[in-house]
Amino acid sequence: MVTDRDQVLRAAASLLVRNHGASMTEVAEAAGISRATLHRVVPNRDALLDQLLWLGLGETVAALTTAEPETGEPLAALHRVILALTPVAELFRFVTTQPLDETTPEFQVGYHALDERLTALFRRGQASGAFRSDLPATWMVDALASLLFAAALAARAGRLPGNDNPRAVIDLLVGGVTRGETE
Amino acid sequence: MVTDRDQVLRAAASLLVRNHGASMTEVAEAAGISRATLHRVVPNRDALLDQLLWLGLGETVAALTTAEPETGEPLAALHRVILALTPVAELFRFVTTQPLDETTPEFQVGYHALDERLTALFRRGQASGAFRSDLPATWMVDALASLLFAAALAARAGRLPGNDNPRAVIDLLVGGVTRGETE
DNA sequence: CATTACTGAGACGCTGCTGTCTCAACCGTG
DNA sequence: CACGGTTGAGACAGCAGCGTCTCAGTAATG
Repeated sequence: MVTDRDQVLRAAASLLVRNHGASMTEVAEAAGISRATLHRVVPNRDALLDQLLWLGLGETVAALTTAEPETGEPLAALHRVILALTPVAELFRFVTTQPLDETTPEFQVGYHALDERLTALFRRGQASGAFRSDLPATWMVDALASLLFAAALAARAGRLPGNDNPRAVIDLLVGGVTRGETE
Repeated sequence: MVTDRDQVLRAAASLLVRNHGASMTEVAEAAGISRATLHRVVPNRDALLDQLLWLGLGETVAALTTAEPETGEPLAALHRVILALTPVAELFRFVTTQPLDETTPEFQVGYHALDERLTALFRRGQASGAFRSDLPATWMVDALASLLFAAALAARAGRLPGNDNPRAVIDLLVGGVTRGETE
């Protein structure tokens, strides 16, 4: 039996995004291994966090890329993006909640590129008239990220059926970004 | 010069909601006092967390009460609620992110009452037809809490002008909860 | 069967944080 | 001025968590 490194990292990310102060013992438990084995997977906590950042960035970028945010109608693209990012919501959140000034310049480059692709999607929608222009595109990105994570937590807590996860985010966000407020 | 206990607690909450693992030294720094003085304000970390929970719950409930969610049109009530909760978004978030099973039964009673009042507002809106019924009211509460905090973070980071804070949440959430999705 | 690889348990030394405490400095008041 | 209250700095002991390491047990393979 060989430890599934990928599964360990994912379990670690899932725990740490909700409880950043979890001890290595708690991380190991969440991953179903002993602390000694966790230390065989990663040399220390710093290395673990670093690897999680790159895993999170890689996975999020890959998911976003499959959604092709740069092509087609902005609204349809947003749908695809939400669908694609939903399974990686926790990893995405992990990436967006690490203090950037504690990361390497390379990571920051990757992070900003990701952020820019999402922002560009909302800007494209604004330019085309499909999305409202009275709210900053950057705020829409924040809202997207926030709602994705909230949906992940709600699903984890059983407050949203798992199948409704993307639906919930799509319905709320799309309604919010496509409409002017009704008074 | 006497330490402003209330200000210390607020600064502590603000830091701890973003970095739950911050040390007592970091909390003291955020509050502008020494660690020794922090220990004069609260006997230990557990007591600090406990007091923050009650401060957060108290402030959130008070803010919500001024908004009168139970009266008037649901949409107007939601506006008032967002306006009222915006200044206490961090405290509200602190309350909603503490593991409930680590709190006292009294606190849980207060927390559930708060949650129920918000849920009831969305349910009232659904019953009246003002809000969509295809998403759970509990999810709308989650989304509200999430967006309030996201807006607070964005404002803190300078990504939203402070004055636009409630606007951003109102616009997004109201659009999301009042509309069926456009396809 | 023997061998190899992997794992968990636990011991160990070190470090950072915690709570406790003392003391000097400072401020406000009578 | 003297006094009382408050504060920050820093020392100290204790502890949890960390990283390191050993060893026995287990599983897989030839």
